[in-house]
Amino acid sequence: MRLRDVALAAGTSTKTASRVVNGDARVAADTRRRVEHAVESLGYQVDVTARSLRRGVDDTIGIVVPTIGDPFFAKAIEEIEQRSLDLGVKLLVASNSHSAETEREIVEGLIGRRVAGLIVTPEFADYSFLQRIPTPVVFIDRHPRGLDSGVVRVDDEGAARAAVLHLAEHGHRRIAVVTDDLTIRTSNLRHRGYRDALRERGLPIEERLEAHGCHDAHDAFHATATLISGPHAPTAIFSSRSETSLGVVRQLHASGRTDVALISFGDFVTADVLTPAVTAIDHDPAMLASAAMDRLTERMAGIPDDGSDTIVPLRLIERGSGEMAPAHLEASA
Amino acid sequence: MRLRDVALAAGTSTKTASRVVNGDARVAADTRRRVEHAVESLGYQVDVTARSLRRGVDDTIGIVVPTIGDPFFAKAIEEIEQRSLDLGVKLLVASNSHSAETEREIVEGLIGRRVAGLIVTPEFADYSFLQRIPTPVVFIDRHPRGLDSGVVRVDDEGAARAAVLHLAEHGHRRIAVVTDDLTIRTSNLRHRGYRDALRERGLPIEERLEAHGCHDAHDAFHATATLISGPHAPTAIFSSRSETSLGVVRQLHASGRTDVALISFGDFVTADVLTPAVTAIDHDPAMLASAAMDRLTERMAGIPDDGSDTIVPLRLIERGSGEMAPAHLEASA
DNA sequence: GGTGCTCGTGACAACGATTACCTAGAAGGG
DNA sequence: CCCTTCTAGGTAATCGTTGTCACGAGCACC
Repeated sequence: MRLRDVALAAGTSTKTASRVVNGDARVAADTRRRVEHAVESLGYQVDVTARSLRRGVDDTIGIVVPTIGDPFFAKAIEEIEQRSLDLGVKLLVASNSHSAETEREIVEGLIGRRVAGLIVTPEFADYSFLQRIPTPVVFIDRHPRGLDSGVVRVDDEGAARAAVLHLAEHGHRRIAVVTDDLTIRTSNLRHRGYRDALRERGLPIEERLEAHGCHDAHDAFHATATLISGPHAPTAIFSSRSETSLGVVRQLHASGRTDVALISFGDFVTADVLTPAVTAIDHDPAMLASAAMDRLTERMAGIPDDGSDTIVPLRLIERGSGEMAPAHLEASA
Repeated sequence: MRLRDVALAAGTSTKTASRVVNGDARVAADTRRRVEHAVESLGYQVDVTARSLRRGVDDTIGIVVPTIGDPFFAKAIEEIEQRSLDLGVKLLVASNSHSAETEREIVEGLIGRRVAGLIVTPEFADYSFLQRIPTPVVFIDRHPRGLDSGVVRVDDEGAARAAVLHLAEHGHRRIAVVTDDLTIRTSNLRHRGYRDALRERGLPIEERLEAHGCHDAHDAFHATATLISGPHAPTAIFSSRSETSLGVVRQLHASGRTDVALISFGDFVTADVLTPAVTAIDHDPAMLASAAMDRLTERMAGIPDDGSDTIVPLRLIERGSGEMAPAHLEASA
C-alpha cells in the first residue's frame, strides 16, 4: 500500500509512481498506464500524513467553533463548506469544547496537521501563542484573548440597539432584556446596545427588567415568568439569543401573555408560525462565514491582516411580535 | 520550533526532549525542567503530522456526515464530541458534500490522516475500497454501497409504521404522507412503514394522499396545500422529515386547517409551542451517536464487526396534533 | 559534429518525531 | 569486590512522500 509497492509492481521508481499519482505530465504514456494499473489493483491511497510532512502544507482548512450543534455555527459551517469546496480544499471542523485547555489543544492540533488556514471562534483560550505561528488564522464572532487581531463579526451592539429602539418606537417604555452571562462578550455587547437604546430614549434602566445568566431555553423560561409577573412588568422583551427566545416564547404562550412584545436576537425556525410571529434580528451566518472565507483567502494569499474588524450587517425581520403596541392589541401575522 | 531546536536550547538530545514532551518518566528532574523551559520560551508545538507518520496512528477520530447544518447530525456530532472528549481523543468533523467523488475523497483523506477510527454516514460513494484498509469504520444511518457491513441506525420503517398506526387508532381513515424522494433510503423506509400501517388497518393507499419529492419546507408547504384541498382531503398527515414538517405546519396554519392531525418524523424546536403542539417521533440523535461510539470503541479495541445492525429505538412524543380525532375537535396543548 | 534543449526517469536526501538499540554510570546483592 | 539491574541519556534508523539534481537519449540548429 505504499508508493514503493506500487512502484515495484509497475517496475518503476517510487519517484515516477509519485509523479503519476500527482498528475505530473512528464511521464511516458506507457509508464503512466502501468503505474495507474498498479495503483488500482493494489488499492493504493496516498498517505496524506507523509505527504503533508514532506510538502509542508496541506490542502485543507480548518474551522473551530464552540459547538457544532448551535444552529448559527452549523449554518456558518455549511457556508464555509461550500466555499472551500469551490476552492478545491477540504474542510475539517472541530469544536473547542468549552474549556480553555482543550480549546488551545484543538487549535494547536489543527495547526500541527498543517492546515493551510484556520477559522476560529475564540472563546476562553489565550491566543498569544499564534504570534509565532505562520498559519493564517481568521477569527470570527469575537476578539481573541491575548492577540491583537482583526475579527469578522456581526454588529452585536448596534443591532441590539436597533432592536430596542424599534420597540421604543412602537410605544414601549418598559422593555426587559433576557440574556446570558455578561462575561460572554457577545452577550455583553448586546446588553450594552440594549442599555444604549434605553438611554437614548430616556427610558428607565432597572435591574428587575434584566434577566441575566440565561444559558438556555429552560433558564429563559423561568426568568421570563419572573419578569412578567408583578406590578411593573415590561410590555416588551428583548431576548438576546435565539436559544433564550425559545424559552421566552414558551413562557409567554404558557402564561397567556402573548400580548407582550418580543424581539429575538437570532432567528429560529417556526418563528413565523407562532402567533404572533416573532420579530427577529437575523444574523445571517452565511454572510459571516463568507466574509471570513474572503479574509482567510486573502491571508493565505499572503496579504497581511490590517487589524481591522469586518462587520457583517444584520437585518430586522418584522413579523408582528416586535410591532405590537404596549396595550394588549394583537397584531397577528 | 522543532524538537531539535528545543533540545539544542535545553542542551540535550532530541530524544530526551521527546521524552519530556511525551511524559516519559525516565528523565532527571533537572533535565526535565530545562526542556520544559525551552518548550515554553520557544513556543514549541508538536508536529502532529510527523508524529502520526512515525507512530502510525493518531489520537483522533473522524466523523463524516452529509451536512453539518442538519439539526439531526449536528446533535449527533455534539454527542460524539462529548464522548470523544471523555475518551481523550480529538474529533474531526467533515461533510461529504453530496457527491460520490468528494465523499470518497473526504473519507480517504481522513484515513490518510491516520485517524484512529471513523464514523461515516454513507451516501453515494462505493465503500468497497475499505476492505483493504485497517482503519475501523462504523457506519451510521444507512448501509454503505459496496460493502457488507453492520450499521447503527434508527428503525425508520418500524417507527413510521407506529406513527401511522397511532393516527389510525385515533380514528383517522384518510392519512396522507409528505415525504422526500423515495430513492433516498430513509425516505423509502419511512414510506414503506406508512404503507405497511395502512395495509394492516385495511386503509386505502391512494396516490393523491402521497406527496413525494419534498426536499424542504418550501416544497412541503405547497404539497400540503394540494393535499388538503379537494373533496377527499386527508384528516391526518404523516410528515416523514422534520424539514417537511415545518412546511406542513406553516400551510396548516396559513390555511386555517389546524384541525388536520399531524405527526412529524423528527422533532423540531418550538414543536411544543404551536397550537396544537406537534406530535413527533423523536430520533434522539444522541442515542444513535452513542451507539456508534460504542461500536467504534469496540472496533478500535480489535473486536471485529459481526455484521449485524444496531437499531436505535425511537419514541413517540404525544403533544396533541397526533391525538386529534378526525372531526374538527381541537385538542390543545 | 558539437552545443544546447527537452524528455523520461531514477537516486538520494529530507520533512520532524519516534523507536529500537545501545552506553555509561550508579546502585544494590551476594 | 564482582556481577546484575536500573537509570538517564544518546545514536541512528525509520515512517511514506516528494523536491533536487543528475543522467542518458533524442532532436534541432548552426
